[in-house]
Amino acid sequence: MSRRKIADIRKQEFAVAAFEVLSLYGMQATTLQRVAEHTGVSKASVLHYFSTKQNLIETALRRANGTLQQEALALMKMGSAPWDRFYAIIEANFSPTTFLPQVANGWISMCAEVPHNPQFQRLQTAIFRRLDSNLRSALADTGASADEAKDTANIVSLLIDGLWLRCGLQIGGLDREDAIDQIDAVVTERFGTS
Amino acid sequence: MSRRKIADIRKQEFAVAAFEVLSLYGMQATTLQRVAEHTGVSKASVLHYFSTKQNLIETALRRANGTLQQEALALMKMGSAPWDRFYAIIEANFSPTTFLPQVANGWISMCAEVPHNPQFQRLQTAIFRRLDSNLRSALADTGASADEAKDTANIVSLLIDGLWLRCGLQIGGLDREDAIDQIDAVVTERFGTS
DNA sequence: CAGTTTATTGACCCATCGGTCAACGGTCGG
DNA sequence: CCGACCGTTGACCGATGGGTCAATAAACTG
Repeated sequence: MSRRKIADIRKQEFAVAAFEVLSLYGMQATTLQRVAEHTGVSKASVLHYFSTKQNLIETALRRANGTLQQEALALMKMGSAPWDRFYAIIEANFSPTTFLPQVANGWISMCAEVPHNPQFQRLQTAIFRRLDSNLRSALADTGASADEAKDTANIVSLLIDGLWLRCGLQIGGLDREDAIDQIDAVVTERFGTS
Repeated sequence: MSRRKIADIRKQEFAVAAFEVLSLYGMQATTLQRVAEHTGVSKASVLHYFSTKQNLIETALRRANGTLQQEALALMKMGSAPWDRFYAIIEANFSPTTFLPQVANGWISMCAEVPHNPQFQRLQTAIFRRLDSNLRSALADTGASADEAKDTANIVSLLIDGLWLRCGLQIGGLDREDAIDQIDAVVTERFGTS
């Protein structure tokens, strides 16, 4: 019982550490050695739980995305009014605990590798599809037509991507309030004052 | 006379090759060896002209951005009417010769390294500032107030970033027409039918 | 033609990468 | 008390990275 636990705990520790290292040092410098010493163990120990580096990083990204989705889900359940659900998605995508330059950089690093790594590609399209679908359904609930919902979701997700990129590059002292305001501006312009 | 020429020609060749390799294979796989064999010379030869790998890649990115700016400049000179100038900037940012998945990926790779490389950081902020300033002045010429120009330039450049990112990730069959249309939609919504 | 400079390269160096493996130490069931 | 198992690790391996260097080949100068 506690046997299996240890394996899971270690896996989780290493996955978290791997994402931190990725965010802090970038993909090139995310080495098994560094991840190991970031958690205070030996390189061989990391490889004992993750057969390969690919495996480790992929798990790390999946986990990071998982926590983000979980946060999004919690926020979405709170909102009842149609527009509340939409803005819950926006808020979730700029959560104070994740919308940080380092974290953003972890994701940018992943994006840079997407064309050269099918696993990353899959993960990336999954993330995109989920966001797009959430946005569309939330917009549809506000009474927008399917076309309106589609176009607006497209623009909003474009803005989200741009804002995350800018967060990672640390262009302008972007904080989550600013980010949300900018999206809000475009959306209210489209649907009138909400 | 031809002495200096050869050095310049080689430098240019290698810089172009380096950007191509970067775009095709990503930052990790952009190795001196690969750049060398991509131009049909030896690794040592590349290092003869660029003392270091950093130097090579930085020059490559600067060159790539230079050609893009040149293209933008040519397009902007054509436009005379206020809105023409604005749309010339947009067109230039989605030029058929540069708005391609591989090229986009080259830039994404750079963005991923920005936090770990001061040179890239400088280049990146220079690129951003230039685009922002161009957009603002073009918008100001259309009669928009300074605040309007600032906000709109911000949103437009956000959209541009998002669209380039999406181009690199190859999400949805994005081509330049679609990209321009999406920006146009937001802008006309903001300023009424142009 | 002789000599100096310039372009190019293969061989080499050292560091580090991802990954393997056998051994060590502790813990727990019998 | 003892053997089996599990987590952990240091030592090691082949490959490859960036970078150096001296030797060779080519081109220009007098």
